[in-house]
Amino acid sequence: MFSVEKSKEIKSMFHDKGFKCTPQRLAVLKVLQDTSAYLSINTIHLKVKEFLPDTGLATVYRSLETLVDLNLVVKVHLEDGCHSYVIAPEGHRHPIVCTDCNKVIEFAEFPLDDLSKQISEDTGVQIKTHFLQLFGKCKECQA
Amino acid sequence: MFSVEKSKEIKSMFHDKGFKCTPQRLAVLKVLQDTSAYLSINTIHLKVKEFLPDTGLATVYRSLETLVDLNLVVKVHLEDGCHSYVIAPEGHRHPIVCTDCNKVIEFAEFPLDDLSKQISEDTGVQIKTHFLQLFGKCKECQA
DNA sequence: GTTGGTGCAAACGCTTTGCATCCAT
DNA sequence: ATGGATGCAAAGCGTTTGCACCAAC
Repeated sequence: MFSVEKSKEIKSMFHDKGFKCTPQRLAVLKVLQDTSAYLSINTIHLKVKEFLPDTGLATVYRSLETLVDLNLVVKVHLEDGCHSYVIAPEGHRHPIVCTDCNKVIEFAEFPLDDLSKQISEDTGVQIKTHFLQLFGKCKECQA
Repeated sequence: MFSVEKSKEIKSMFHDKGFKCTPQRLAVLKVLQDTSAYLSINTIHLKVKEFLPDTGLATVYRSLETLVDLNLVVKVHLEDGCHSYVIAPEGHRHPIVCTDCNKVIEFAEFPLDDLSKQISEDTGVQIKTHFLQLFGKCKECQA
């Protein structure tokens, strides 16, 4: 499923936080690695069951929670209130979601830190975090 | 509940979009006008029932939908996936939510349009909209 | 009078939980 | 061997819907 050195790396990431390295968790991670799009829980569940047929839906929920905790996966909030998941990008970036094909096209490098700092100064509010997503139409869907 | 001229103004906003001006919808709007914080559906329901005791929860949901449609109210997505509502600010601004007291402290003027445009050029993705919320600690909660 | 809005309750979909079993450590 | 993880089913919760009645127009 994963290369030998990658396996070791992942394994120690789990162990460092006191999590066990289970086939189900690896399967969920693998499914997300293998696609650029974000996936709904149900899609992930279906894909995981292709090679681990007995996997329960609850386990998928619990695995995703663990993977988010490990910063390996990012939760995406869709406009309709539903959630999906994608492999975490490098650093802190913001997903661009295609409203036509429903893919996370890419992650934008959006320099919000400076602006946050300025807002903190202007308003006296300590800005701690932000949540930003961009919605648009990807190249393929513009045709 | 509302002043005479304000009533007329609101009334015509409803009628312009083909909505009826009902006491329930006005009550929901009034409840949101009277607080600076964002309110959960249940809180709104409770407050509305104080002067319209027979109001059903479903009506609150439907009224909020209508008010959002009229741009009188804004839906806020909280970090845990829950939703709340606040009176819409002037123009397109972004809510700053206090993670301690759960209030929408204010709305930030965040110039994302230029950045959006640049991202569109850089990536070839037509950015249509964005969703941004800031989370922090308000002055009162910093004490 | 007509049409859309309301109240109620039931249904719905997503997510979480309890518990016995299993397996990674 | 032991404690966390899993699978299953049931429960939970926020939200939506169907329908008869009501009220705004």
